[in-house]
Amino acid sequence: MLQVPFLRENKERVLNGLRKRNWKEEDLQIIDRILELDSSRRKLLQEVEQLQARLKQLSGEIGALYKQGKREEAEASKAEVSSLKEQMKTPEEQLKKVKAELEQLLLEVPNVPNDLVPFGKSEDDNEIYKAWPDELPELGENALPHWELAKVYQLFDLELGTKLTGAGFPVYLGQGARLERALINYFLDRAHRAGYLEVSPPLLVNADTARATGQLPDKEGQMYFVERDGFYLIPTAEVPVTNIYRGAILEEEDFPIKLTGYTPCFRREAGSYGAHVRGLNRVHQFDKVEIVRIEHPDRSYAALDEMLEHVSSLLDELELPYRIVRLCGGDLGFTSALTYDFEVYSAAQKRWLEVSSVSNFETYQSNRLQLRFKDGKKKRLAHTLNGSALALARIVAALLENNQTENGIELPKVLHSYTGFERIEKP
RNA sequence: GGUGAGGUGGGUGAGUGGCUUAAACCGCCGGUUUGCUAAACCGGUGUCUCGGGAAACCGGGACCGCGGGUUCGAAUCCCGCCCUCACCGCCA
Repeated sequence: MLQVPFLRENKERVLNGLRKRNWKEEDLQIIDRILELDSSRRKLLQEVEQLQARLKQLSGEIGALYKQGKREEAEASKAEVSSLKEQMKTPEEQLKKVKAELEQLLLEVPNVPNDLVPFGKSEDDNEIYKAWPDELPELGENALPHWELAKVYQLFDLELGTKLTGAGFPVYLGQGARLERALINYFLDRAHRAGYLEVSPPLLVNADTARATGQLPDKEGQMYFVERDGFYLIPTAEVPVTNIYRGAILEEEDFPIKLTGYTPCFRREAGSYGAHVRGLNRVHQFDKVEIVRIEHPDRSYAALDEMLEHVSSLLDELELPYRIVRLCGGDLGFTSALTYDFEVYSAAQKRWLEVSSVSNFETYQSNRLQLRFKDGKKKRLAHTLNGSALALARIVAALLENNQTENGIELPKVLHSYTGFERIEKP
């Protein structure tokens, strides 16, 4: 959520940001409406508080008068109090209304994109930030997509998941399950070595938590909800992990804060269909190791670069062909100021699969989180960032497809000590 | 799920309607004293928000788990909710 004073002082910048996000000109009026509401909120607040101050003073006097036995004077003051209260009613109600509407509208304004964010409408307009250098890997004629490989090698079973739960809940089996576990451990170990503190958070969160990182109200339909207890299943570890610092007031020397966590992620993905969602390409439950950083505003973009380096090094070690794209205004997440996606090339499907998304939210999340640090005497909002390092299901898909041979599926060297086998063979 | 006890500032904790501008102690910051450290003593020490000011700061309001209510006046009384702890039940 943006701060009103920021909005007031940077109106043009905010408007241009919304234009970059392809907002229609008539929808930009929301900003003027917000500023209007805020100015009447301040006016009403002053009015109400002046009356309150007078009330407070009077009731103190009444107490004193009673003590002195001056009953009649006390009664007279009481009459004044009740007329003051009558006067307060209207502005109080207006204030309540204005505040509610203001709050509502503020939730509808997304983050201001960084200057680096390109203009564009959809993922087709994303800018290639780092391209795969050589020609893309080619597989032979009889190369199989990962969902076929899964059958041949008995690595995961989607029909079985449908029996247990429903579509999009894969059951990993045998070497597939071990590969899954190996990748999680490998990613966590690498994050640990890069200085991230490992946390293992709850998988269900309350509404306050979901709101603070911006999933509510924007992505309400995307999350599974446990009605009976009012809990949401997390769509990413970002939610519980970032919320660890909700309400915190940090010292400058606390930076950088680097956290990592493995969790399953649950996404309803309503409305998805077609060939692009076959196999592991898009599922309702997948495993992911997330990295989260809380940074000094001056250092957050350097931190973002470090995170890109970290994710790149993982993909290098996994020997997967990948590219990095900078999301355009139309594809940029609601809460993000700048996002880089990592896409791995799936040679059998001949398409790029998104496996990581690394973003700087600047103060957008920390405003809702009320996550601040002491800058001298003042308190300032910190910057929050996060990125997948990495999301499992699609990595598994790419590993299986790209490394298939006559004699089985060869695994990258870095995983051997984690899996306990170097090659997936027919059972 | 049942019963009981609780929820007060960074911490412990006092406070049953106005003398609370939330005591006291601890912690923290600054100072005095001091070879250093410590002790002792003195002063300061929350959050949010509105207004004024270049700023230091000054003034108003709110905040004692959350939301309502009673009252001229609520940390204190009443109602609802949430949470914590203890015991019982169930249980990996």
